[in-house]
Amino acid sequence: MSRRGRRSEITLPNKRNANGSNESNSLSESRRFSGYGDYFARKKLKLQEQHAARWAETNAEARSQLFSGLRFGINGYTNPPYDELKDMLITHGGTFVQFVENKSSIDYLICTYLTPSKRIAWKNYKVVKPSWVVQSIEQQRILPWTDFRTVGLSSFQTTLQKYLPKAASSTNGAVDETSDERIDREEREEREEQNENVISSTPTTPTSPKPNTNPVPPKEQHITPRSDTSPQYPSVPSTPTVLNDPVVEPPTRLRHIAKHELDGLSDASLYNYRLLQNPNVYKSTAINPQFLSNYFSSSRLHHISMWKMKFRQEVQDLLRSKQKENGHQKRKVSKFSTRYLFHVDFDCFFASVLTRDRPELQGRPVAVAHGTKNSEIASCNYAARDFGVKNGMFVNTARSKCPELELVDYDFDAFESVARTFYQILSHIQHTAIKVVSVDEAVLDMTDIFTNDDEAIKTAESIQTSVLEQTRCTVSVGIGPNLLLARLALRKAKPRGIYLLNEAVAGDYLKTLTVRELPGVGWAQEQKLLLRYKVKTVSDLRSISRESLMKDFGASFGAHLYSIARGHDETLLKEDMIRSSISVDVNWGVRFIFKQDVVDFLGRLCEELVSRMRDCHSRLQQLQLRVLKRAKHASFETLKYLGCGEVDTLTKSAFFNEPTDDTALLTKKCVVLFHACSIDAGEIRGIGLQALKLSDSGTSSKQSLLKLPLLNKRLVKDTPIPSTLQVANTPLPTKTVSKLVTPIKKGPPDSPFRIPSTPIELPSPSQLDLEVLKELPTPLRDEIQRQAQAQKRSIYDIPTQLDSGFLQNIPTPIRNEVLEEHKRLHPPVLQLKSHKTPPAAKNVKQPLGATSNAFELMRRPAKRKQPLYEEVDPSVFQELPTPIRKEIKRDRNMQFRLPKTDTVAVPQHPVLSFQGAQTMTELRRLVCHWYKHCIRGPHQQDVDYFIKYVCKLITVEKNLAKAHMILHWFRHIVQPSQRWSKALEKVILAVQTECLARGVPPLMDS
DNA sequence: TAGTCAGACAAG
DNA sequence: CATCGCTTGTCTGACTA
Ligand SMILES: Nc1ccn([C@H]2C[C@H](O)[C@@H](COP(=O)(O)OP(=O)(O)OP(=O)(O)O)O2)c(=O)n1
Repeated sequence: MSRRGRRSEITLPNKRNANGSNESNSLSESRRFSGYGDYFARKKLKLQEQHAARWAETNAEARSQLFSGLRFGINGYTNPPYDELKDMLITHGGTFVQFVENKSSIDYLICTYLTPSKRIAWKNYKVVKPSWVVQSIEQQRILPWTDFRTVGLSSFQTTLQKYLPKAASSTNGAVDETSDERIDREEREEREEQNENVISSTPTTPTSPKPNTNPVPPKEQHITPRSDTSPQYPSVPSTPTVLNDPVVEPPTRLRHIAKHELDGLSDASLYNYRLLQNPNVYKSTAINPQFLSNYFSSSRLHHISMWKMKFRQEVQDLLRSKQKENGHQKRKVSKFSTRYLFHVDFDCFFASVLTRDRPELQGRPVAVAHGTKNSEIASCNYAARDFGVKNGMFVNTARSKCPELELVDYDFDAFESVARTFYQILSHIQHTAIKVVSVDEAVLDMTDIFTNDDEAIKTAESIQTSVLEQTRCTVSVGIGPNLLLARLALRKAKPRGIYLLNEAVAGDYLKTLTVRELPGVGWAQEQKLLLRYKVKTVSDLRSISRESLMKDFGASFGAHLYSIARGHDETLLKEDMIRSSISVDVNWGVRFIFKQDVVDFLGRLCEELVSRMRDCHSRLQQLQLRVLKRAKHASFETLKYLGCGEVDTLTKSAFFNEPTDDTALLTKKCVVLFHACSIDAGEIRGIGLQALKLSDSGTSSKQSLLKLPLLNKRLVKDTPIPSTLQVANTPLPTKTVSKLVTPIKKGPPDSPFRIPSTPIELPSPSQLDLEVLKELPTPLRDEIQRQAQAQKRSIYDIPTQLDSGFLQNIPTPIRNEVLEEHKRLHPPVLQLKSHKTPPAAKNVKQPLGATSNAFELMRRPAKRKQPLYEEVDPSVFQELPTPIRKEIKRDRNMQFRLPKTDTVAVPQHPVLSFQGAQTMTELRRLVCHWYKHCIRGPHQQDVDYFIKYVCKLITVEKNLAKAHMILHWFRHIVQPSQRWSKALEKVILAVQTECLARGVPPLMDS
């Protein structure tokens, strides 16, 4: 049976579908919608064969057909463990899906715990605990899965309660306890606290039964170490308890805090302490362990951000699988074709979806918002806009403009469903390229699809009709010869319209716009233009010279402003972009009392970040912590309930030698970064984590390094180089040092913690390490201690070795201290050894330890007369797409044909070198290597380095011919790849800008 | 002066 | 009761060696 055939038989499990027949059709399509790579398809088939064989070889008594026809996926930690569980499923007739590519490819997901974002993503699917499998097999019948939900209904209680009669909701929780019960509980909790050595505001025994509904638990339960039961890290529980999965009741209010604990707290913390006494506030703040998933499930901005990435991925997958099926290559747009870009966008997306089946709201002003006062309007319909209501406005303000404004609540499932239908329609329309701009907005490149404007408009009409028929919502289409004009045309088209804006009329139309209406000009730039030039309209803007704009707004943005004011826009449609960061941010509901509250929350954030990274198989080498702190002059109380108010932002980074997705490690670093910020817990109004310098977890670290042939110094510097510096195994005088140094084993994935080169404030040396350790989330702290014990070493020990990377990266005063101490302890002979690297090599970037890599290849003397393609690893060469192979071969031929290019330009000025390359041959080779090792697209930083170098060729080496040649070569090599188009565009633009700024004629026609 | 990085900004 | 101010990419200025 073909895969597709099998897949289409499957009924979607438990998928909510409230919206009529049209979208129910789309569900079956949605399965087809995300495409599969061939590799995965084959891999899956092979696995299924293996599973069938496994079933057959099991003896007859031990096997059954209990799960026949059902497909299962397993996620995260389970008990029984993964392999055992998988075996149980297979031997009882189930289909095991190893790669769960989309939710509808399985009927049940088996897992013990889901992270907040996964909880949202899977909320309409069957997610069960492992014990469901075990018990079903025991009883030889499929037990009701609802009795084994991984995500209990309790997590949706907040939402459900809205719809329950008031009396029903009061049966829940401590709110109703009698005063006697409360006193009992408070005494108990106080006893409990005496066993606690860490101060935090979260109740600490989450698995113990709720006090008011159960008899007082025996004392032992209270002193159970938190690490055994902590809800934050259930993926590493030390005691398997899954057979009777305990129901974890989330705390409903702030724990009792004794008076003495409040001593020394800041005013901000005390303010929060009082605030958090209210259980409603507690429930809605980051102090509550349940907060993250509740919050994200109602955050519109979280949803639209996640959808954007999701649809981008789905569209890419679909197109790729389509291309594979049809075997056709991507269309190449001829330089001379008339460009048609379609910018398609729903009219007031959220509002349209929510009002489409409510005739009583038609024609009336409607807005989508959570609250009634200082709540933001996500989307309002055009009737509301007539009153001056706008997206993003507070309901208060909107009501003052339009008292009869109707408010409606969000329905994220409906938005997603409509968007999916939208993208299915767009993907099936013939186009040359498609870009997902947001959940409700896309740009189609329709160049070469039709020959005249009428055909273009007809196609736009058919898009409108299809979308309206299938979603009952309207879209508008803006058509233009470039991205700018398509976007401006869209504005003219709205609502429910189509508008084609060509260059001939664009000029006049643009003059009527305010600068704010230009894409890329927001509030800040608008103000700046007004203050600096008194410029308000695009017409005013045209009177400002290019030079002034470049001077005042930077070369890049200034030149861009100048161009777009005239309707010019060379930006290419970036179809598939490679993500260069993944982040988690929470800037609402952030109110802490103690540092430990922050640390616990950081633990949960890290977990969420890691989960998102793993979802896209990424690992990071840079972790950035962002903290929002109440602005000095801002009051404790914010205008928006639990909002962040006016804040100052602080960012700090940590770097890793090896790509990592280790939650414990990341949490540890996070906590250190947090301490480096020296912020009072009570002042924090927002926290975010960002993963940067990503690489694919499918590849080894060596491969991921190869992705950076034009490696930046930082990474080279960070790579541990064998050091002979020996430090006696006796404690150094300052504890600061011991905190900064993680004990170095023979090459742990991530040895010393890197402190950024800019100085950061550290806690006082005498407190540092103990404090950091103490304030780690409890489960993590225990884990570290366990590990340390296992290594028969206290974690306060100093390392036995220091590497020079470490020394370079600690703050200067501390480094000096370390070196002083080291000098005192060590004979000079050892130090001499450390200078093995000859001084001449000082400026040469360190090779990456013992790894042989692209850089070494690149730095080889260019004298070698080998043809280039011989340098390409033959296996890699074979795997390259034919056009690229051809390019490389052609490259080799060109080298022979142009043997004298090295002498074409005799430099009159200092000859600059770029990654060791100086001559054209070397430079060409470098570019080829770069391209070859970054088939998936270059790293941004490498592109910037390249730009800088080419600009320097113009300004410093003053060798225009060389700049010209290398630029052409670069274009020649990378042009065939879509993944490089952004880089190419950027390089050309930057160099042209440089030329203009220097009064040099442009080096190439863009 | 080149290389970093924190921070500001825009978009939906 | 309120309310759910995210996430990604790009650019620039300041700082450092
Ligand atoms: N400040 C904002 C802006 C937008 N959105 C959400 C709700 C919108 O429906 C959706 C799409 O944003 P658009 O900017 O496209 O606005 P609309 O679709 O609502 O209206 P328009 O017809 O102007 O496109 O994104 C939001 O939550 N908050």
